[in-house]
Formats: sequence, C-alpha cells, structure tokens
Amino acid sequence: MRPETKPTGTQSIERAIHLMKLLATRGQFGWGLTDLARRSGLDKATVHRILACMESDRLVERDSKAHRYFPGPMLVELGLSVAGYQPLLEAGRTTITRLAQRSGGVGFFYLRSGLDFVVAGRAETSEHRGMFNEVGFRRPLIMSAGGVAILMALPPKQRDVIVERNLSELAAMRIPQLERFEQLLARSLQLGYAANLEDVAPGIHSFSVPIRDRTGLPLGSLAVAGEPGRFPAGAGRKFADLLSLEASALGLQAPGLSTGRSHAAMVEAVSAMV
Amino acid sequence: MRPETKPTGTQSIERAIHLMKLLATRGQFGWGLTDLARRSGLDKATVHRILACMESDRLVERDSKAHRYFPGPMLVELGLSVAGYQPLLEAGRTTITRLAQRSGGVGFFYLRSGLDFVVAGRAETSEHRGMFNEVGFRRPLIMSAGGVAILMALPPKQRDVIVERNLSELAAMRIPQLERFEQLLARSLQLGYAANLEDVAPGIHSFSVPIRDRTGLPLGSLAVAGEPGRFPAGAGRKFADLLSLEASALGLQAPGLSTGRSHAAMVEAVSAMV
DNA sequence: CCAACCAGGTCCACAATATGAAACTCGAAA
DNA sequence: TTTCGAGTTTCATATTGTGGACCTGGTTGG
Repeated sequence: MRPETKPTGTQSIERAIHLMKLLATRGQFGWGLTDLARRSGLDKATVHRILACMESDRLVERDSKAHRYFPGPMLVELGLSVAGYQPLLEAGRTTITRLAQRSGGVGFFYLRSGLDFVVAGRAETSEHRGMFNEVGFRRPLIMSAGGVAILMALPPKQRDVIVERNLSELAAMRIPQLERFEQLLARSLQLGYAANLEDVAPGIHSFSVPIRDRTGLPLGSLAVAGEPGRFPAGAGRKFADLLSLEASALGLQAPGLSTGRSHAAMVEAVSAMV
Repeated sequence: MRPETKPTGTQSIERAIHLMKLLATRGQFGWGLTDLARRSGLDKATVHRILACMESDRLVERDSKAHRYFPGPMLVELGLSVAGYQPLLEAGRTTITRLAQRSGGVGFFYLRSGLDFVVAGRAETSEHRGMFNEVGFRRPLIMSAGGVAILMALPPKQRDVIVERNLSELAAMRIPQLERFEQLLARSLQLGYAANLEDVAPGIHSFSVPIRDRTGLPLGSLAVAGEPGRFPAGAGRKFADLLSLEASALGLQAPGLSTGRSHAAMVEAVSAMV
C-alpha cells in the first residue's frame, strides 16, 4: 500500500496502540469513530474492528447510544501493576493540593510521556473555568508551561529534536499560531523557569518547574496557573522558587526499573503457578 | 494453523493484549521470554516481536541485563485518562489504611476485572511476610477472600459461570488442590461474608465483603488479613460488619460511564484541534 | 578447557490474517 | 421524500504476521 514504509511485523498492534493514545488524549469526552479514523489516517472499518477488539477486553468503553468511544477501565487495572508509580502519584497530588492552597490558583502535576506530557493531577480551591486540562489529558510537550519545564531540563540536543517533532505534529493537527509556543519556550529558557503568559489560552498565566529524578532527568513537572491578576509576570520568580522546593522533594519518589524485593524469594512463591 | 478457531480479524492485537495481561499479573517481578511464550501458548518469536513493539511505546519495560519484561509506565499514563477512577482509588486506599490500623492486620482493596480481581491497594502497619499480594497483582476471582466477596455479590447464574471458568483456568495452570477454593466459596456463601481460613496460604486468615455500586453490582471488595491468632474464625462476623460499613460508603464513589461536563462546551474547546 | 545446555534473539518463505473499498443501515435534517 | 452523515458489515485481495529453523551468548559440569 505505502511503498515508503518498511514492514515492522506489527502493523496492527502499532495501530491499536496509536488509537489507544488518541482516545486517552481526551479521556472523559470521548471520540466518534469518524474523528478517530480521520485523525489516525486509518480506514473507518479498520478503526471499528480494532476498537471492537479492545472493547471486548475493556480497554475501550463505548457509549453505544451516543456513538462515542472512551478509554476503558482495564487501563487503570493494568496501570496498577507498574511498580513504583502509585507512591509518586500520591505524593504529587498531595503536593499540588498544597500549592493550590498557597497560591490561590490551580495546581498541576504533569508526567513526561515520550514527546508528550500527561496531566497526572489537578488541584483547585474553587471552580476555574476555561482551563481544559483534565487529569489524563495528553499533549505535545511544547503546548504548556508544564511541558516546557520538562523540555528545559532535557539535554539541549534532545530538546531541539522534540521541539521540532512537536511543532510538526501540531502543524499536522492544524493548530494555529505556533509562534506563541516557540515564544513560550524562548522566554522560559531565558528566565530559567517556565512562564506561560497567555501563550496557551487567553486570560491564563502559569509557571512551572521540572521534577528531576536522581539522574537529573525530568520525570514530570509541577505548575501553578490562574488569572494574570493573581499571577503577574513579575511574580514568576517567587512562584518558581516555591515550586522548585516541592519538586526536589518529589524527585526522590521517582520509580526506577522494577526492583521490588529479591527475585529469588518471589519467583519461587509466585511462579508456583508455572 | 488451528482449524477450530474462527478468524476475528484481530488475532495479533488479541495476542498483544493477552501478553499485556500476563505481564500485569506479576508486575514488579517480571517475566522471561520463554515463560511468557509457554504460558501464552505462542511461539517465542511471536512473543518477542510483540513485546518489542510494545516496548517502543513504553507499554512494556525490559531489563535487558536480566532478560526480564515488565509492564511499562505508559499504562499508568493511559490509566489516568479513565474518567472517575482516581477518586475511587484514593478513597479506597484511605479506607484500607484505616482498616489496617483498627484491625492490626493488612488491609486490601480489590477491583473486579472481568473474571479476575486486581489488587488496587494494600495497607499494613508493620511488615508482613508470606503475603504475596502486591498492588497490581491479578488473579482469578475464586483465588482469594477478596475475589470470593465479589463473586458472592454477583447473580448466582453468572457466578457459576465464572467459577467454572476460574477453575478450568487454574487447572490449566496446574494449580493444586482446587477443592480448597471451592470450600472457601461454599463456606463464605453460607456465612454471608467471605472467610478465608488458611484456604489460600498456610497461616493466613482473611475476611472480605463486596463494594457495590448503585446498581448493586460489585465493583470490588475490601478485606483484612492476618495470622489466625488475631483473626480467628469466630471474629469473622465482627470484621465483616466493620468492612461492610466502609464498603457502603465507598460504593458511592463508583465511576459511571464518562459523563464529565456537557459535551457541547468541551467538544468545542478541545476539538479545536480537529 | 571444552561440550552440552538453555534462554534470548533473528531470519525468512509461506499463507493466514488484516486490510479498505464499497455497500448497507439507521436517524436526523432539509 | 430525499439527502446527508455517521456507524457497521462484507469480502476479494496481498500485505502482514507467523513460527520453524537457526544464531548467539552465558552458565554448568564433566
């Protein structure tokens, strides 16, 4: 079909994963079949077949009345099995709750996920409108202060590659005014902390710093956001310092590659079920 | 190859999902390639190819030194997008922490996942050995008091089907002494609460009750476990009452099918990215 | 030290599987 | 009624996924 692509031997699985990631970008709001097909570049029939398969395993949920597809509960159940993440998530949420209270804005806890960030926690003291950044949402790193904070903590070379790929992805998605994101990044690099001054959405400022693991690499970020009145550009340094303090404490929670207890004891006990 | 099976058009995706679920059963302890191949009934080459694909998307992590495969962080990131589960998980964990303190044993919070249960939370006041029930572990429902509590809350007809399938799966896994699980179920049904009296592992008693959602169906269960001295059979009723109280409060947290805010407002804002 | 063994990983000819164009159904809007 | 757009099903086709055979490298024990 496409002569340019080299066969990997796992085309359909790659497609399934890609669809799953698309579904997750908008969690609770779901997708229609046609939208998914358009966005993924796949045929409607193919998308339908793959989703049906994943639905039977509860990886996908479907509102058959409204013809909408959602990420399914099996994802949560599988996620629980990933060693070391639960304490980090809990600690992150506690932290942003505190940050929201102290700052009077909305606190965000992001995780890095490849070229994207994922909202891992959101805490607010009162209802905030106009901030469509729900837990679980996934976006290219360059699209928010939280993502830019992560970019800033990466080796410059790697950062440039990611920025490039982020921008071309956004271009493919027909997102307008990509300059504002470059501006957000440039300003942040200069200041030493991520500062979004209405670059992402009108009427919203936010500040963010990376959470570094023991190796110094960013595993995520913390951010506070709110209206420019309460979060003026001039207060950025103050918020960044507050965030940094919390972030360095969180970095110690970073999960490594699964090394729970000694294997020997375990493998004996659990593998009892050959 | 297998003339008996009807082609579904998603063979490889089903296989990938099956492997993912296997990986999750033992989270932090991982699997070797050959073990996975044996357990899944697939060829080594096939397993290897599928795992490599999932690894590139961080659905699978691999310790290339020790030749072990683990569930990857992408699962957590995707799981965050499932609407409504985070509050439930948090509430469940809070609850079992309290239960562990009051009972002096280990508190468990289980979620139902099809024919299996998944450990969603574990709380203990001191180190307990011999309980290989880590967060994320997945097992057939009939294999623990927590699972049996869920079975008890299902319509009898459905329950029988699941028990049947659980037992045949365990038989295929060469688990010995399946009678003890049937005994666990029978005793529990009679008592009205799940009571594991060394049926699962020597030296361990546990009691459990289901968490019911608004429709009365079980979404999971709560359990306390410990040595027979502190958890004698005669105290079962007392613990069951304590658990029931907590379980009914938790049931109100049950997530429904994603209905966050009104679609209209959202689709406009988020779908800005066609 | 070498041989035997086992586990992980790679290759490639083959055909079963996944594909997508087209056709169909259903509801809502014109 | 017709039109449109969405979801769903079908089916001929060749691309993709398969698994047997073959490497590679580490460990055991003769």
